[in-house]
Amino acid sequence: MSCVCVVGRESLRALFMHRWSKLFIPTLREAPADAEVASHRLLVRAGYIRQLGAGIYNYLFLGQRSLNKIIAIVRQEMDKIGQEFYLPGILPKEPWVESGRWTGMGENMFRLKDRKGADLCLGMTHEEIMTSIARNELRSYKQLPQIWYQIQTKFRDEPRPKSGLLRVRQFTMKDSYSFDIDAAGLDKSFDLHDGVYRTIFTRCGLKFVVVEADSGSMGGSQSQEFMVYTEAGEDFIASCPVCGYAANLEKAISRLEPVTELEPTADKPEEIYTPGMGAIADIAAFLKMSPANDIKCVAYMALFKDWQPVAAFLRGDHDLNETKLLRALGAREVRFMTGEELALYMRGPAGYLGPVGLNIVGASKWKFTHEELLKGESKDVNPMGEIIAIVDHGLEGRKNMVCGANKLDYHLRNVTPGRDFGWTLLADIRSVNEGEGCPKDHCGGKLVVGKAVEVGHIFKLGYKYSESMGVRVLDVNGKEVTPIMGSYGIGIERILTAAIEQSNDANGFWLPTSIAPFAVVVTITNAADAALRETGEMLAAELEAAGLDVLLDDRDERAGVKFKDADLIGIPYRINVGKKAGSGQVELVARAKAASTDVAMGEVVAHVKQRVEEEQLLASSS
RNA sequence: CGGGGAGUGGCUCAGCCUGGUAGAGCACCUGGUUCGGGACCAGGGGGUCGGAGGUUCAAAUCCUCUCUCCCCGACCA
Repeated sequence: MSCVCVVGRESLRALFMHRWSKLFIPTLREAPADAEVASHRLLVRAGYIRQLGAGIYNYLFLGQRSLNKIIAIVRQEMDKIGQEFYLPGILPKEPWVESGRWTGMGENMFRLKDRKGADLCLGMTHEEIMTSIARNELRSYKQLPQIWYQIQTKFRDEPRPKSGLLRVRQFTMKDSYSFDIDAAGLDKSFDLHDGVYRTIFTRCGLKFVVVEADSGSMGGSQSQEFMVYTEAGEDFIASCPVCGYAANLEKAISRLEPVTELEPTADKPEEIYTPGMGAIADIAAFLKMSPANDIKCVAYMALFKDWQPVAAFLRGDHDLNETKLLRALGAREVRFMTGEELALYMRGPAGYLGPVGLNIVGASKWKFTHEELLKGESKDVNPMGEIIAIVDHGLEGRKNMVCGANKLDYHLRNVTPGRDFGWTLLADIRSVNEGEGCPKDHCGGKLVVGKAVEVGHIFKLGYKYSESMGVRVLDVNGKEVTPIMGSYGIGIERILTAAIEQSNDANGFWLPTSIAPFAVVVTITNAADAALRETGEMLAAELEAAGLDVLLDDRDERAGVKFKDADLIGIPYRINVGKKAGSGQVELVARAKAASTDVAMGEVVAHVKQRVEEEQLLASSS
């Protein structure tokens, strides 16, 4: 019944074989009670990982094997555009002080002291270190461009680790850094990464989208995230099904429908008595108007060098986006005003806040102060109790609106922005909503919003680090110039997690062959049957010889147990060696489709190889 | 850091309110019967009940403090 000749059999026997009976693959019938997201439950059940602490995980045999495959793909693709380094995970304080991030990183950085009392930290990213290498070594434009990358462990003391491997305190990251002589060079390095990232995620079998993202607090001119849609994600993506526009909600914009303005009752603001109607829904119902006719006011304190009062104004039916607010202000941090601060700066209680009559910082004064604040030179923007008023674009050109009167139980109507109140800053500070118009000209599509997890991020850093840390090279004219930088990251574990999130069911998950710990599991349905075992061994050896990673399930378990385990642990193909083996047939099961086909034993290797090839073809064409 | 929940054999949980010799299912070991979708029978091993202190004749159970983990929020280069 064997199809292999004696000589072939002996040489196949010499091959190393992964026999399940000898391996440590601790599958669980039940998931730990504290695992909520699918990937977390399944990674634990499948024996890939075990939790050691909050956001700290042990990777066991299968988990590490899969991560190694992901790393191999990342390395293979990155080597096409960059050079692999390996920087330390434990870092001295000095470079961080130079860049200003020793304090800037705050609590998120793990810090420790050595025996001499010197400050050290665990690396959470490596801009500073790569930049210090550049500063010490790069001298001429002839050495540029450079792309340096590494695949390395990162440490971040997250305020709240969560969702299994999705947000952890120690993880593996591929981070790369580019150094170019000018912006055009940076564009090229950025595009190279964009291309390579697409290839990497495609090879890993991810259904990803590329979105515009917030470019960070400084100098970033362009920033892209690579996202995988999943309910377990922490980011929201707005996208247009018509033209393909896609952006992180922290960045997304939309086209607003015109609003029907209220009829004025006078040519100036007029107080109305609105007892107990602090909520916008109440006042809209009371005046029989749309919330879009209301001006929402959110009062913040923003941290520059000191805390400064900020009042943000936007349409009553819009939500404020704090990331956008932070960016528009150039502030380090924002928080809501306390009751006392409301009384001091707004002179009104929450629910009845409005822009009319506030002591607002003038736009010209702000511009000057803004620069100063960024440098940390100015201490006080409002000696007179002035407030920074930031108005959303959605209020531009609007008329006869309703807003709080800064007085308990009173609102104002006939309020027209520009006529009845001014502002310090006009900016985009709202989150777009599903159903709003696509911002692209002539598109006309309606935006949809979905949850996603970020697997990669590329962005143009500009001169932030090269400038602050003093990287200088000579250009063609012998003049000292500062190289421009880019920085690019991929979360290795997140690739695995995202792949599981996108392909799982009640019984387990399935990975693409490219990142699965094994391509195929050969299940000997009855290990007590010597003939079956022999057939399974030989078949597994043939598959292995054909270049496939094979797991041979030779355990002395009932068939049902083996099938359940095989379905659980993410291996894309299974070959059942069982009842039909006597007539030269085995079953080939594709986990993704849960579909089984009978194949002649002599053809099964070719079949599996063909399936794997089709899978890769499919991935690269999508 | 604010709010909520949970810590009892490896896993899932019961017991706690009303103090009185620590339990079940799964997993594990031995023997037997089974053998294509998480088998069955019999026997067996394994738990300072997160930790410390207190109340009591007696604490998994009541009280105080503390540690850890999970969820929501804040936060998230």
